[in-house]
Amino acid sequence: MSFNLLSEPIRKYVRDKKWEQLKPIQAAAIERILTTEDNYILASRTASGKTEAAFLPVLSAANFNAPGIKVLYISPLIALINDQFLRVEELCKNLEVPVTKWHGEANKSLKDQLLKDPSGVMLITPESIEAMFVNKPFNVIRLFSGLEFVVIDEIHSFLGTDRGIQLKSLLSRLQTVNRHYFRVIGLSATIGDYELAKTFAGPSRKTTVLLDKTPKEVKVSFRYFSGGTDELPLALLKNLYLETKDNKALIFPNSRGRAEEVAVKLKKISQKVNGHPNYFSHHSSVDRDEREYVEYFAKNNTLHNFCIACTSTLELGIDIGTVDEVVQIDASHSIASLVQRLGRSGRRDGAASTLVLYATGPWSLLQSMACWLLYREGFIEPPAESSKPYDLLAQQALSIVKGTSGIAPDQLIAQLKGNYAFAAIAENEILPIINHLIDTDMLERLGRELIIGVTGEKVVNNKDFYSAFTTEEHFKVVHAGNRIGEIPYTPQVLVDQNIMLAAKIWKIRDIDFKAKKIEVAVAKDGKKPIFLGLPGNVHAKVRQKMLEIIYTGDCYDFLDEASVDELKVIRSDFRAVPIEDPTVQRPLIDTGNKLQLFAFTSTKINNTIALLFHIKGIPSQFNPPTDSFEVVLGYTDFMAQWRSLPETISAIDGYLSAQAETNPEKSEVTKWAFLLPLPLRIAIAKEKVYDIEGTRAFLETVTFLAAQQTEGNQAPFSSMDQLPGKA
DNA sequence: GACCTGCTGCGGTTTG
Repeated sequence: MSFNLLSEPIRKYVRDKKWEQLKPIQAAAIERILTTEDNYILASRTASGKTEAAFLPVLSAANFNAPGIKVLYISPLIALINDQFLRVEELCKNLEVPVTKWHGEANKSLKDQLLKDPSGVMLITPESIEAMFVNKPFNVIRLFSGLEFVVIDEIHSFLGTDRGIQLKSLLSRLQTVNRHYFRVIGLSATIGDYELAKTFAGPSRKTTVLLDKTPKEVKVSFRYFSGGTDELPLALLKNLYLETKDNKALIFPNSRGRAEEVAVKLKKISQKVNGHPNYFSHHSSVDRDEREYVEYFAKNNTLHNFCIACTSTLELGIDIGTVDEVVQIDASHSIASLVQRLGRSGRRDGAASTLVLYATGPWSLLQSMACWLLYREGFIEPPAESSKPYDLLAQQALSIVKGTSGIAPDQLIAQLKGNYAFAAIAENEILPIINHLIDTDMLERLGRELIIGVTGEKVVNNKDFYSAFTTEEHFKVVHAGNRIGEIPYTPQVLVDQNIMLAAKIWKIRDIDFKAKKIEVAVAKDGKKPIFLGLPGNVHAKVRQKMLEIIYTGDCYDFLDEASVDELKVIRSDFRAVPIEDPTVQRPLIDTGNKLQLFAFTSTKINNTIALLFHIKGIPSQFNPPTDSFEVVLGYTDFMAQWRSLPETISAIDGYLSAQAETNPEKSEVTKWAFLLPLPLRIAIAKEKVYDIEGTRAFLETVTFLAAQQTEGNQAPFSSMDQLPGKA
């Protein structure tokens, strides 16, 4: 019995809670954590009791009588730390163990107090760990040298990201100041690649994944409303209103601007028919107080229905209570994201999740269906992690040097080499990076040691040094002294223009460029705000599934009549090309004066093919919504060029170098790439934007099957010419 | 045709 393995104060906590039984992930975690010395990844759905699964055994096992912090909880969000603080404090109530929040907004005097007599449990962000290594390395040793457990919450949010590599490096550095090796417990949602999650725990112990596969019933339905390019179709909004009016609903429309449009327009419909007034928008540009109010409303009222149009701000584990249904408008950019959103619905035990997917165009319908079918097959995109994160190694080199008052070069290199975040980078690759940092005055030789250079001081003494990501600059939006939120400065921002923000409409009264502030008044009609963003990366498997849906002829019971009709149109459009094997064949339409190639592959491979066309001087244009290339060449000419495309791959490095020489900022695709010598900057860009090996494999295996567009089939692809967003 | 995340130290001023 796992319960009997717990320490007495923790058993008392469980008894006081009057739980009927421990949840499966909790029983498994208690059993394994308390009877082995391994690291664990605990993977299960939102609200399945993961926090307790980690903390019940960890708090039982840690020796809080010894000095120093014993349990370090790391979270990607301050809001999650504040949430979890209350739960962890309650878990600790029978233990007389202090629990301390340590992040940029946490109480400074409580932090100072803890430094006098460090003990218990600490909740922290990766950036705050970085800041402590940089500014107060003696505090790192004082607080963490007796650490026994590290719990990483929402570990999936770090996978495949630069922030994740930084966290891994910080964990590796923490292990080296530790007297023993601490154990790592990672908490994760269901993800596509557990091997990558395991690397976060490091090589010092075996890491095991405990996966709760309890199935969840999902009621899913697709609805199709052919849409204009700018605003959502009115018929869709009316349908959406009726769908959500008697529920607690979350709507994910993929962008902040569209979230505003949905919130404002549904609220207007509701006002007209005397429905409930609880329509909100929730995304990073809505003021924090307003967002917290929305979260509080969702969590604390059981009587009233509500509807929140939101972005990924409501994907992570902040507890907003029970939601009856989740609505996705047009395809999500990944299956992983769809899974997270789905997890928000039907959170009460046993309750089914309800998911409604709207599509406003044929390609969006296909992509949404592809995501759903792949999810049901058990596929989630594996996150793509940098194989050789030279840029973060450079940033961490500065962090290490800053934390010392001088360090010998070979010692610095040994520390970086021993860091498991950079295991893939060879020792002889590190020296050129250090030399480049010296050449650019980021580092400086002082006798036999290295210190931060004059230019480097500006970098490490900036508060921006502690994070792995960049943020755009926004103008604050203020109404009569109240902060509404913030928007980027775009041509839309003009006096007397009306905009939507925080589910309300505002007229711009005054723009203060110096203070970056926009003063607004209440208005009745307006446009959704424009946000500047780059398109997301779609996985090759999703695109291939879209092609399979076209060519299999399968029927799906989750489609409404309009979706079925639209699918028929798409299928008939492609009938001219007799694809038999969608894994290796792709359609090509020859209109006589140009070719249209449907690649049905990942965003990165498309980027690479476009680059190869450009290098070879093939006149072509890529149409993102249809995932197709238009090539102005005759069929025979093109096929000759296509066959020689693999040979052009070797020219990519030279081309990108030449481009970077003339346009250096173009090669800085990540925050810290600017610290690197040019060839390494290009190596980073090649991984983030392109997929060289994937393209090589694509070119080797895929053949285009041509169809001639003649008098008789002029009509095909007519539906594709009126896509939303097509330039 | 995208989304999200975090933040030291120091000097100065204000307030109890």
